[in-house]
Amino acid sequence: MSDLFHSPAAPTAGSHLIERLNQAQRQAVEAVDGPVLVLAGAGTGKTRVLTVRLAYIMAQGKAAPGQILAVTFTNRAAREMSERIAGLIGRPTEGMWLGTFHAIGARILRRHAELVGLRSNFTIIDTDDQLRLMKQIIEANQIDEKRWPGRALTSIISRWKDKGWTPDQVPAEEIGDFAHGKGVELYKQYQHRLTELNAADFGDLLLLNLRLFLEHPDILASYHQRFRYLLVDEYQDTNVAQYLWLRLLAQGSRNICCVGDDDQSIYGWRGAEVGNILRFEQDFPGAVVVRLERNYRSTAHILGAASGLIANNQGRLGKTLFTEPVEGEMGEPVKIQGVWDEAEEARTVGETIEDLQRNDHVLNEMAILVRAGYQTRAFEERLITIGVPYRVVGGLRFYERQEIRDACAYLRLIRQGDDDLAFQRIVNTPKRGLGNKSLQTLYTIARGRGQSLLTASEDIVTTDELPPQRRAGLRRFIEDIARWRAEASRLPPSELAEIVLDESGYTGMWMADKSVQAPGRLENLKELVRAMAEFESMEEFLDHVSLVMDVETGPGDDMANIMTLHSAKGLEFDTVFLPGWEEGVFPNQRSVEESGHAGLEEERRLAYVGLTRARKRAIVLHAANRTVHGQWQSNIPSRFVDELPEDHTERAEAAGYGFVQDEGALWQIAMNRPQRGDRQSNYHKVIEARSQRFGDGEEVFIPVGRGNDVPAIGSRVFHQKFGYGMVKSIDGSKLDITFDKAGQKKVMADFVKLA
DNA sequence: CGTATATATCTTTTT
DNA sequence: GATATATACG
Repeated sequence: MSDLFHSPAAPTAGSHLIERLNQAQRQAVEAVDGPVLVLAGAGTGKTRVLTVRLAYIMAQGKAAPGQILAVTFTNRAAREMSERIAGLIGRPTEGMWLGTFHAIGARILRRHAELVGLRSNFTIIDTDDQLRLMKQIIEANQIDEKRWPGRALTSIISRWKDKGWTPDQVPAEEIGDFAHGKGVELYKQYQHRLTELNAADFGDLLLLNLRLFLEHPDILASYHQRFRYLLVDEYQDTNVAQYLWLRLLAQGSRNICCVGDDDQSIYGWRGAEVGNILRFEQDFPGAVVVRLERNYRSTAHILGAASGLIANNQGRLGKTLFTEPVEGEMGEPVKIQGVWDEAEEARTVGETIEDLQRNDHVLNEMAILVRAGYQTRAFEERLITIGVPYRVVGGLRFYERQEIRDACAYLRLIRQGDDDLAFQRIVNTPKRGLGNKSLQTLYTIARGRGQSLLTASEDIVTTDELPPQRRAGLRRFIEDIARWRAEASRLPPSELAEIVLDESGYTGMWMADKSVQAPGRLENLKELVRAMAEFESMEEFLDHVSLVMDVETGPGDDMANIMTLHSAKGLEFDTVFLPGWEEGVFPNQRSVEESGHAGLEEERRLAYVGLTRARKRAIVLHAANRTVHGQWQSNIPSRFVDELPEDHTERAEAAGYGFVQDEGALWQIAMNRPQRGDRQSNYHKVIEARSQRFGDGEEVFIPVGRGNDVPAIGSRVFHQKFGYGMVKSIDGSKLDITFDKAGQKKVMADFVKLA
């Protein structure tokens, strides 16, 4: 094995690698030179092809690890690929450029930062900082932030960056009406500030790479020299900027292999262009196109259901996935189950999990895949109640937590005094008596002099521009920073962090905090210090924080998985639960509203991705009612439910839910299961109703109208602060209440309860 | 300045 | 229901 890379390229080298591949897979591996497009359906052994291909290239002596560039979309995919290649070649993948677009972009950018106006220790800012900066720019331009929210502009600019547009390149018709067409001007200012701050946002990592390559052909040429073989995973999810980046790099060797599946393109909202796949053959004439259609993952029923569903999409490249049925086994049909509300949905899933457990199925092989994050809660609560261990994959990630970001801001500021965003984040955390007013003053002075906040502060503490008390707080802060900076060079990152967290009073702040979350935050801070021990330099660590975001998951305890459909891509499980298949939830209402037909098709692809995660069992659920934003909402089953071919599905018997029928003042539940195709006529909108149990145990559902209860005029109510009172008049959701003790007050209906 | 209370807005999905 | 922002008060 050790002479793997140095042995002369015998024609048979690496043949052991491809022995167990099917014909199409083998073709994808053996087409080593020139452009290759692999259209890989779900479960067709894509990762296997990818990894074997790389191992094969090396085994043939075509390239050393350092001459291979392999790009993935997610860190998880990168990690997995790295591990599997290591397994194949029997050694770590050292030297190989393997990572996400952004991670590799950052790596390249650090080497040549000066050429695009940055220093090599530039900061990669997160969405928090991005927003903070944007708000300042909007304010500086005297634009009403209420009307033109910074968040909106941030995402507009991100989309522009996805397209590869610098401020000058945004086409006139795309400028939009943000702040009456000032969007581009604000974009320009935003970039200007980023340069001043020696910072780059996510989009810049690629955009600045493009600029670097275009303005400095010699540098591009050096990467042509370096990268002999390019490999791209999830090609259907690349945006234009990534596409341009790849095209530039591939100009050298033309040995580029892209793997993708148009049916699994689910990142259109983030600028992904399926068109990149369709365009491949034009961009790379003579490209070999290989289709992987033999599915090794799912049962015939699951595959049939998924194929039937995705067939409703127009504009596909068209693949027909097939399995070779094992002795005519179809497996279990996809189960479709209607439930009353999300609580019952969670209960149903919980029971099925327990059933499976009793039959020796492991939790690791079960996954609940939801459309949006807010859906996880009901399942978490239920699984806790019945004592089933679970993990939420994705969710709010470790490095996105407030305390972690604060801690990192300290470290950033120590490393780079120009980091105003970090400065602003923590200068008064914990409290140093520097409120809004002081910060405003400070900011104005600093900007006026063109200095960073920290530099300006050093001056300001010697003048009387701030009142003495504030000055003292600020002095303490900058002295702390200066001291830590002096220590930074001779301490390993984790020790420095420990000292900073302690001496700054940050840890103390959380220890004094009595809220329920405080202990967890302290725990996270400890975890942070522990995680830092793995890193040699602060540099390395902070890059990890901004680019990798998640923390290595611990050893594989047996736990059920809960995650969004998006984060499920690339994974597979024996059993997959697909709850929330209701119009409005899935397909997601906003998605359809904003992107129309294209949005709907992307939702359908998401459904397809969900189904094809399942090896043996898929259970689709839809609830008649659920709370969204704390308000009850009634939904009809998703059109996707109807699109599942009948001969691959089975309706589960469900108990205890049905329709609401008018019966005078009360609304009662009438038992009736929704029938296939009944969406419109039979399963019409269920009137919002709330379950209430009476003394004798009988449960009835009381309609509450759209939204929450609004107490009637004259009713007695209770308010947290004002106590008991009586409603005098109602104006929309505002109530005029005469309280027994506090007198007359205007209060939002949400703040009172019926007494 | 800091705190508490009132209101608004929010939920897509992620590097 | 949870969280960011605005306002009022101490």
